[in-house]
Amino acid sequence: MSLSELSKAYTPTDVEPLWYQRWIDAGCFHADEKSSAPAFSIVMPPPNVTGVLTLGHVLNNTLQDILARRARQTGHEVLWLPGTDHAGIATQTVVERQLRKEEKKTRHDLGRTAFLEKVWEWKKKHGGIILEQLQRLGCSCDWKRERFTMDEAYSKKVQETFIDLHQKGMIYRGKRMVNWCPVSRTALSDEEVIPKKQKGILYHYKLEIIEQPGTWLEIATTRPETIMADVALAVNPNDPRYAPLIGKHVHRPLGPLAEIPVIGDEAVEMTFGTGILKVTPAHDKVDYEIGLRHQLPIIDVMNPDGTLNEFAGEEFAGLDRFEARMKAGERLRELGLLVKEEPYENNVGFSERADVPIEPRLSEQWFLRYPKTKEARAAVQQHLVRFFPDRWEKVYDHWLEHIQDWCISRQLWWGHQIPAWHSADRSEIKVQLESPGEGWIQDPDVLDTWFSSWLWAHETMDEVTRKKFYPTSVLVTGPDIIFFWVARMIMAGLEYTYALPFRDVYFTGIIRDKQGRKMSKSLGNSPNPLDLIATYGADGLRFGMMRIAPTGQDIRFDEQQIVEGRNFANKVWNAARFREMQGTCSPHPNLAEHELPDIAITLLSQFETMHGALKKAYAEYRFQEIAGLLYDFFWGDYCDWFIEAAKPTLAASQQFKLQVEVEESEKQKERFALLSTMDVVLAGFLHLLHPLMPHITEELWERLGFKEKSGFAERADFLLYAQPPQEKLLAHLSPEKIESAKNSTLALYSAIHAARNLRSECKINAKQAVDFLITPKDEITSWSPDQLEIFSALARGKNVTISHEAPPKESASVITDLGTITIPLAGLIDPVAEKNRLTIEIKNVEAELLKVRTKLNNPAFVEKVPAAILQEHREREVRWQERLESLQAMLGKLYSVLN
RNA sequence: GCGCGGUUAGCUCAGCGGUAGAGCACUACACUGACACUGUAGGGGUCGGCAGUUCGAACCUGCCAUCGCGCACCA
Repeated sequence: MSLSELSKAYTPTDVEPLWYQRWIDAGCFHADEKSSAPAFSIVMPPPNVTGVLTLGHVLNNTLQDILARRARQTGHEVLWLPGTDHAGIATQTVVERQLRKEEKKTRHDLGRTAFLEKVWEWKKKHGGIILEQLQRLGCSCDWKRERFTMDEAYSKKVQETFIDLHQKGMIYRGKRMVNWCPVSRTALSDEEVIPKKQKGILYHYKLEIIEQPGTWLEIATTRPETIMADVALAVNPNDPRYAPLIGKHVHRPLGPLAEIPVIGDEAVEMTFGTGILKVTPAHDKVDYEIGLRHQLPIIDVMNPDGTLNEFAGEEFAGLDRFEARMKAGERLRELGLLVKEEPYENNVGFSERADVPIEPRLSEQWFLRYPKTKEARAAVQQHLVRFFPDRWEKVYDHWLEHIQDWCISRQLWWGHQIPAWHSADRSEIKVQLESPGEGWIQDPDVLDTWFSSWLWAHETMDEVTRKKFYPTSVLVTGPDIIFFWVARMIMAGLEYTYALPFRDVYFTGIIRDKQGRKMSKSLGNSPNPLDLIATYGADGLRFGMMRIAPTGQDIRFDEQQIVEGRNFANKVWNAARFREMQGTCSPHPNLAEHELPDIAITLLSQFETMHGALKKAYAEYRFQEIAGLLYDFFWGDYCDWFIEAAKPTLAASQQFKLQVEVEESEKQKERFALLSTMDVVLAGFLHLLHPLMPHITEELWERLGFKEKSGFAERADFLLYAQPPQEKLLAHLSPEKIESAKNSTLALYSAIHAARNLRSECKINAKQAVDFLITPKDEITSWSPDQLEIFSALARGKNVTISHEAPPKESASVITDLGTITIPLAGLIDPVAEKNRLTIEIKNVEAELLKVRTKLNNPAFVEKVPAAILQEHREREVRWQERLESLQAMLGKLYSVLN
């Protein structure tokens, strides 16, 4: 026999990069827009150019790759379109930080043009990192169609969209309260504000009514640093405590001297705090609205960077807002106005990017009134876009129901500059691509990055590509961007393509660490996927991820799972190695030519079942199940049972072959039948596993000789494009034949299991072969030579004999569906231990019997239960009863030995 | 406050009306010619609690507890 050419252990690092290069070289991932095959397309959610690969990306892109590869295998022309997102704030921040560090300059020192050059330089250098990392994962993207949100054509489209929506009256400019990030110094959308529980202090202070000396009002605030911007105190007009004071005045205690009125407004909650609200229209949304209703003046005491300005008064000007808060508290105390300070926890909106509290701030911005909101809602309600899992529909619907206008302008430089032009005196604005002429100045602001990515599904494609591949088939993304991206893309698709941008949306889970914390850079709890790939292989990482990725559930990452992925790859490798040791594989075995042994029929049937379940799981995006089906079938059905059961025949026939070359013996025929079965199943299995573990499957496909021609010039040379396995492998056999082969094989396997258990219970050493006596259940059930041989091999039997006589007294037995199996050796068995074993077993059987009988004795049960269930319970009763009787008989015999 | 999701073996999770499951971890045995990234066998769970529906509930209904998320509230 020849030594295998396959190494003993699989080393993915030797294999994976090679295959990726071959796929690329042969153009396997390039989508042909002229193809007549049905289209399947995915646009990759563009990662930030600043990004490096995280486990979240691994999960997300593995899912997409699985879908893309599966679609190729099922005859689709596949486009998986990759790209990156310019990530306005994040990228600008990164480059500014570098500039500060390396050149000790700010962007303002450079000026806009020079700064943008720096960003582009940075992008060219680092922007591709994440995409290269995805290649290492094995992602089958069409790299020739890679897009970037700042590409020239794409940028133009973004600006044209702005102009169009402006013309339609959906985009307007206005002075409004917005979320201001003092660190990034830009406005943000509502979605970019993350509420966080914050421990602070609630300051209670009192003010005296000017018109009524001696009457004091107590006010509670968490933000005393805005007292200088207060323009009124508000009470609820229905509040009997304070209503009479409406129209009176108090002195503003901090900042420039002023008298401010007490006003009545229903927005004030009587039961909250002291029932008196200080009104700061410049620094609070609710206060702003109250201010509008009462025509109150607006005093803005804060600079864009969060420091206080001159309107706050000399004492406070220049202080940071948090310093000012402390100082304001102190001043109130010095003035004798501070009643108390109490610890207080409230929700504060934080900037998503800079992670600092945002400031509500009045500023002039561009806003979008969302288009097609009704249609977008209806599309999901009517399942024209299907969400997986569907519970996200509710979240989506709720957001659209309460949708607010979107602040789309950002005070940044990196991004799509707004195509609006101000006249020199700033009295006029023109919205258009090119400058209207001399003296017109372009609006300095850029658009929210999401205002560009909401066009991603259709504007990444040129017209021909779009014709073939748009709308896309499925979007795979995280639920955290359901508003940011998914909803907006649906609206943009409806507005600009009159189509829904995707048929299905699959929401992944969020990856957490073992303690359930979100993976984050600052916690340092995110393993580097490239390290994982180096250790376990991309295939191992991918498979491991899939096995722990429950649909729509957050994922607790555990490296052990990746270890298992690697182990599985090794298992597959070695099973292939075993096959290789048996001789050359045939690429197209004809199973109908062989007389298939029962174990082969069983395996083929199990493969069919698995294949069917797999198809169903794909249709429902149940990836964990897909991985589980493949794993269980291969490790259990194929390796643990089939290969082991085939070994005796394979070994015997091989010896035989050495002696007689001429005539084919029965054994020899059986050997070929088994090998053909293995070839069919291995080829089919590699095919089905390929989307999850693309590299190792291509490698084995080639090495085992399933690949028909040499070379890797074109698509057809790869497993990736190979014909899928047949659905019906056993069509030439009658269903009865299949059923009986399966029943007898599974009964045999279960008898082997019982026998092994018996050995173990009897404390027989694992390597010691023992004699077995088999008493078939009845005359009808007999054991075939094959069955005896397999039993003997797998249960480590020495002499295995069929006996219809009563077994010797000193023996241990177990009852199986194929009869009673006995280990007869007197010296081997400790009768006392055996007695105990039987006693426990009898107790268990009695308990089971009682359970079934209780049910069957219940008249209501017998009356109402479906016939099939009733039948099943009756059979169960008989089985347990038989077993009980046999066990009692064995025990009786043992007593005669012991006494 | 409203909504969503989770709570099943020590851990990570399946199962979602008819005899409680997998992998890992653990225990014992075995380096026999595919694989120690292995094999064989085993122990371990009143399926968060209470009540209800049902012949029958981990599974359906209601309430409660607890953890997480989203929205609202942010004096």
